[in-house]
Amino acid sequence: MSIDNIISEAVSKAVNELYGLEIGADKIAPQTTRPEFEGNLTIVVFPFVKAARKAPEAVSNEIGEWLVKNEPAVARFNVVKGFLNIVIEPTFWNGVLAEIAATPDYGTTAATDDSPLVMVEYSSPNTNKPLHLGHVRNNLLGYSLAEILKACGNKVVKTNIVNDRGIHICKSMLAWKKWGNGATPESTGKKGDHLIGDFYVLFDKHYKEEVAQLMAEGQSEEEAKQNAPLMLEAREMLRLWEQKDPEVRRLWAMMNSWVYAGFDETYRRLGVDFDKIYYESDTYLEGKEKVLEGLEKGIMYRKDDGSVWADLTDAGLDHKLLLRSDGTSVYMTQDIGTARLRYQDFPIDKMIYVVGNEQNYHFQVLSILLDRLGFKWGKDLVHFSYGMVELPEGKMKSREGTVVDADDLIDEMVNAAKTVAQEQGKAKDASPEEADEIAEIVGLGALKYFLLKVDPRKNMTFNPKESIDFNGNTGPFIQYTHARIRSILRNAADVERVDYSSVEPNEKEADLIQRLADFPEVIKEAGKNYSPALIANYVYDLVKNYNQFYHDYSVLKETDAAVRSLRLTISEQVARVVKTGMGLLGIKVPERM
RNA sequence: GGUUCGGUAGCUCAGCUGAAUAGAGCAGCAGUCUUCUAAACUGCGGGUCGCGGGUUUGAGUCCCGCCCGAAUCACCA
Repeated sequence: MSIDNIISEAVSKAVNELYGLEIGADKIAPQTTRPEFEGNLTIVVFPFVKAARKAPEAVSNEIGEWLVKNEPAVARFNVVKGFLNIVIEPTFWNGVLAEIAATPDYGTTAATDDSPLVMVEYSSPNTNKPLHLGHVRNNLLGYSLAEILKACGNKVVKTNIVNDRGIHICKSMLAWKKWGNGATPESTGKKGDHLIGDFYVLFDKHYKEEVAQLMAEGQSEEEAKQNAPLMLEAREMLRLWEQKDPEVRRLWAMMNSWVYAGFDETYRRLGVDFDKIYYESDTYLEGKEKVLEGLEKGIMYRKDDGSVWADLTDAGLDHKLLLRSDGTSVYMTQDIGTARLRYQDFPIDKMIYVVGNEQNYHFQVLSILLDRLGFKWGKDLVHFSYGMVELPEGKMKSREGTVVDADDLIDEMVNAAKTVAQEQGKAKDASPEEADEIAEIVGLGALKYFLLKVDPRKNMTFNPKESIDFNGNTGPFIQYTHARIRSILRNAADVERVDYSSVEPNEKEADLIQRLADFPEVIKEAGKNYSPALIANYVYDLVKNYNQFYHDYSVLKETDAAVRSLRLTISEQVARVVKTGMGLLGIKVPERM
């Protein structure tokens, strides 16, 4: 039982005996005592004051005295107004620490056969351009969320729906056909996704010229956009694609395979992966059946022109189109179809979509529709909605080339990590290969932590001119602390470990043990709130406190063998929790740096 | 206009289900390396928690109204 629970139950018993109050231990949440007061845990006694018919100070004192007399874990207490600060018996912490050290996979809960199956959809790229910083945020959030949910004892399936068809793909294909001269990733030395992205931009450039030309000839902007020859050609290509024209399909398959090779490289570098990948070209015809089924059941209705709609006005929303008058599907229909396929493939209990907040409305509608169509997880589907990454000038626009490219950014971060390491003469004894590996870990750690430490809902600004920091509340700071601890532990390989159970931990040591003890609860909270940021902040806090401890006390130079063993164990467990916590964020921690 | 989400230090952000004098980092200034890795540690300055009401012993946190910003409300995806 955790120390929080011990105190909660004791206080619950105390107020019952003292004042006849029936308050469940679960209603009493001790908080960590503020550093300026003596104590480990604090009980706010105001809620009991009325029933006790006494002043807050008196109530605090009475409960405090009761605890000292009846609860062995409580050493002493002090009272500030209605705040009862409890000092835990110092040696009690040793038992807490020993228990942590003896727990395999501390903090995480393994899934069982009965665990719910959660599917997390993330990444979901278009195959007409390379990944940019916004995708990176998505990928990291999705991966981290999946890891956190696993750590909370869920079965998790990570999935990706690749948007591999549509007019935007045809644009790249057309541009390649017209101006590509047979360029391939091999012939140009470009990564496949970048090569395709360049043709997408090229299409847009020529298209804009055509539109301008037509407008100069007197057409309205609307007309010009519709009538531009390139657009007509792209549409024709899409039509041929849908008819499964062999030549178009061959080109499409070839160009997509280049893109996938490029994506795979970026995914690998980011350290994200998927259990099951769906392709929109396989799923885009799905869903129609389900909609027609809904039509029969009266969940949808048909207009005179043949289009099919859902009336969502009773849910405070609008009417939503599901099948065009020509019978073809829209985005929403596809998502219903994908949901159906997924449910055939996996007995999903919960579905989480990691998709940007610009699609909040879409998922509101999807949830209602899936529910009405009988998906048991439809109503409670989670749209893990995250904010945009913006530049100081505003939104990133891929067509205008104002995007922060994922691969470029990763390279920059890794190079910066290398430069810093060289300048500061770090890891001098490391081989060049090891130095590269460390730079990769640190550079990516900086990037990932930067993106994950903030509340996902918030839009964030990324200034390419100010590189991501390596000092302060950053990934490298945390990684550095881990490396330092590992260094101590390497040096301590021959140090004899002795029983430390009767040592009285000093304030800093007790504080660290208390923080370590919070870890499982933090993981649960992060899972409940879908918040990697909670883990990030916890780990930062832990590490910050460890560094203070490291500065004030020596582990290896401590002459008392028992105290030394205690400090070694604390250090070991801090390193372990840091590694686990950062692992939940998809961030590696190096042995040295 | 409807819906959803944001507004906390110069900048980037924490602040969980209400609780003590609102916390970090960056930037600025001043200190600490013959001592387990200084990507660290210590100190200083910096705030009308968007505004106004309300509930409460107690509100950055809950409720109402308003202001500002973002997204969205397509026979696009």
